[in-house]
Amino acid sequence: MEKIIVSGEYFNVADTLNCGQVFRYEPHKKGFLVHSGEKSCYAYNENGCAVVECETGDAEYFHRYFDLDADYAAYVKAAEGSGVKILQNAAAVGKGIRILNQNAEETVISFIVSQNNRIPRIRAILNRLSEDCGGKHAFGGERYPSFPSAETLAARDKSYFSAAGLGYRDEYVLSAAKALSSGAAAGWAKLSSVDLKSCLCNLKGVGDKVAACIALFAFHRFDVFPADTWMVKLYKEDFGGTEKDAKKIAAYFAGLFGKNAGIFQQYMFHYKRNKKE
DNA sequence: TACCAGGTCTGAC
DNA sequence: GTCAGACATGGT
Repeated sequence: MEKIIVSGEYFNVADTLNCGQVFRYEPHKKGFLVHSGEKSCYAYNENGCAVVECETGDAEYFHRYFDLDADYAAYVKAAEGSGVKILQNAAAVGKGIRILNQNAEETVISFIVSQNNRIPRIRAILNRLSEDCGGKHAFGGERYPSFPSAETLAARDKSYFSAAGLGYRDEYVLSAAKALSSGAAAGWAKLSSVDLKSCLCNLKGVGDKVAACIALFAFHRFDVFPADTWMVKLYKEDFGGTEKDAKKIAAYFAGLFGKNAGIFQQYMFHYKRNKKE
């Protein structure tokens, strides 16, 4: 086993996992077991530090996964200096949130499942797919389900996904799995954010919001702003906005926050969603 | 029961 | 280009 220990001031494991960017994790001892593709780690906060325990050889993967080279103090400082009250409050509360570098295929499938769905149900569906089709990998002497490859998912038929509880998204997931398994994602990492989102939107079932989530959570594009129901609500209630089209609301915030739009969105998503009315 | 969820697609205008 | 309605499912 390897152990990564960093300051916990700008790395709160629970907030990072609970802000809706990742679905396959579970409470464990002092923190959480986190599953990504065919790897797992155990992450927790203790004595002012954040600790990530992983299999020997996986430290580099999880170092990148949790974005441990980035300076999140600078993002919080930028939020504080934005002059936008709700963002300042959100960053103060959620300063320990980090944007993960997630597996691209898993993120594409996960956020197709996420559309018009609730987070607990998304988690249940993704866990079901992993247990059914994903094989197993070892961590800490135990075996855990891996996320299935696109090839594996593409070999199933639509009725399998219906039975797994995906509802009308069955054909979207199957179609995306087929596209990914035939190499659709090759070269995506080198594209501009605009072109990347455009390619993602070519997948059936991927629109502007899901494309923004994939660009942010799997390709680390901080210049995109996913405008989901919470951000539309925030736009109306806290910004007095009158625009109704979520795509235009996303463009508004992307223009307002520029290169920090994605991380600011996560601060506000976490804040708005957890705020007591 | 009716409404809603980290939305998208389709067809009508 | 804009808009309404449909779309599976399960929790409240």
